[in-house]
Amino acid sequence: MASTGGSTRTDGVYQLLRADIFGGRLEPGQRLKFPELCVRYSTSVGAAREALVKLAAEGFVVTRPHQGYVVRPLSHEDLADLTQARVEIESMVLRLAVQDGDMQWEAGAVAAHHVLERTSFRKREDPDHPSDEWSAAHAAFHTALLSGCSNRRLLATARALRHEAELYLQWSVSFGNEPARDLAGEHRAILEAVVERDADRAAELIRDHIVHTAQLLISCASDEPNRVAVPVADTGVADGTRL
Amino acid sequence: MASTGGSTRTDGVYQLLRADIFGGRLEPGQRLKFPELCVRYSTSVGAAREALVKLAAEGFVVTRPHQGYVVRPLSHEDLADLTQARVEIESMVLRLAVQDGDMQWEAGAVAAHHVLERTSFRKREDPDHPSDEWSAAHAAFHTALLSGCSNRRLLATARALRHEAELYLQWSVSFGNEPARDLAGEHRAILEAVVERDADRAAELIRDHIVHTAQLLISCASDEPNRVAVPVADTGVADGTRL
DNA sequence: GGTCAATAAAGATTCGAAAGTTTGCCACTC
DNA sequence: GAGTGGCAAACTTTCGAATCTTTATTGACC
Repeated sequence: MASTGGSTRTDGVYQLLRADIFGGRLEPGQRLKFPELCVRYSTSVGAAREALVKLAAEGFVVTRPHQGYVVRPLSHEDLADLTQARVEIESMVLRLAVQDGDMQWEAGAVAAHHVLERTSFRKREDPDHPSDEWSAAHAAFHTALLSGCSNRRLLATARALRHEAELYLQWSVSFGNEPARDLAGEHRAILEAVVERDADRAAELIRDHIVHTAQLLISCASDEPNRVAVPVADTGVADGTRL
Repeated sequence: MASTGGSTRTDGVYQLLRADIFGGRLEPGQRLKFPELCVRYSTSVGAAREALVKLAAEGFVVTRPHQGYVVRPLSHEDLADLTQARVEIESMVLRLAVQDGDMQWEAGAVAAHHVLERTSFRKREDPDHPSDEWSAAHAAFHTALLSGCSNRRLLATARALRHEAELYLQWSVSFGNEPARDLAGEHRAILEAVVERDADRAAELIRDHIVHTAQLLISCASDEPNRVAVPVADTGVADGTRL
């Protein structure tokens, strides 16, 4: 029984699968075979299939007809594209949020930042990766920032891109080994600009924030040569140089 | 047997369903019941289901658990959001295309424009709507313009938004009854700017082009009060004021 | 040894009937 | 007459065996 999840079985499997991908329990490039999936999530082929179709449409897995599904492979090239897209779109959405957002939104951002500031960055048992709690708090903060934007299309687009970027964060080794970086300071500065309703500054700060993070990932990526290049069609999005 | 389509049955149904939605044979707001779908596309529940899951993820149909699938309802509010998103993102992508695109791309744009210019706008039997050929040529022209952008993420985003906008075009009554508008001229101007590699002007022209089209749709939309408001969750994207 | 074809195994896709959920209807009570 | 509860029909969701495609293996032939 897919214990977690929504009100249909398919939804439950979708949630679990997604969580396993984002939690790093399924590696990029890994093949997802139906017999295994059925055992792992105690479900039927049909449900697993629907979950995968949805994940494929969202870009988290890729597929070719009659060749099954694969966790989306990561690549330098894709990270570069993704980063540029986020720089442009997230800064635009944040700008709109600062313009449109009401006090409720502002309060939400302050609250999310409060939590983030007090959540410890490093995993206790594995100090190379950020802790799950920190990742969640970080995502929540950024989501809260963007959510002031009243254009649902742009908001949805920005969120989708951000989600995909979280995959790269999850799989980066030694994220945060860069001692020079003041992550907390960057977050605080963004929040300040937001509260002061300075749209231009907020947009500028988040651009830098995104670019910095991406550069960090790229710079330390060569440590781990286990990501495989899997050329794939369908979404037409991945094409694998190595991470 | 799903005669048209890809190499799997699901894909075939997906293509047909999508074509029926974009071809106006399925109305926005219309419920899609499995028994009917199975007859219409001579297929099984499973295949229809997967096709709908994919369409739902792309935003062309909406769903709530245990309440089936519905062709995405159109609304003024959504059109406004969509237009703003397209103005910002398509202009950005076109700018990048002008910067990055090679001569092959340029040639493709010229070719697509050549076809568009020579395709008649009005349907013979129903002069209120643009002809299918013109719609196809129009979409092809815009696709060709954007395709010079080397960032696959941004390109995919822009295309997805453009696709959704085509639904609104399909369902607008009297599109093109506005006599004042020189659609062909706008297209020609855009192409000129592209060929001259004037990124700023191209971006500006396409912004105007998108806004003009949207205004036209809004201004003549009240003619047809058959679009129903169906509040829906899942994609969180539609919420229906009327078109 | 290397190439190719036939065969076997593994896995993806498809189907339609069984189970579960929602919705509309009707009788009954207040 | 309005509101409530239960029943039946319609529809959605789920399942797993049957079918079909791809991939790996084996053996014959050049």
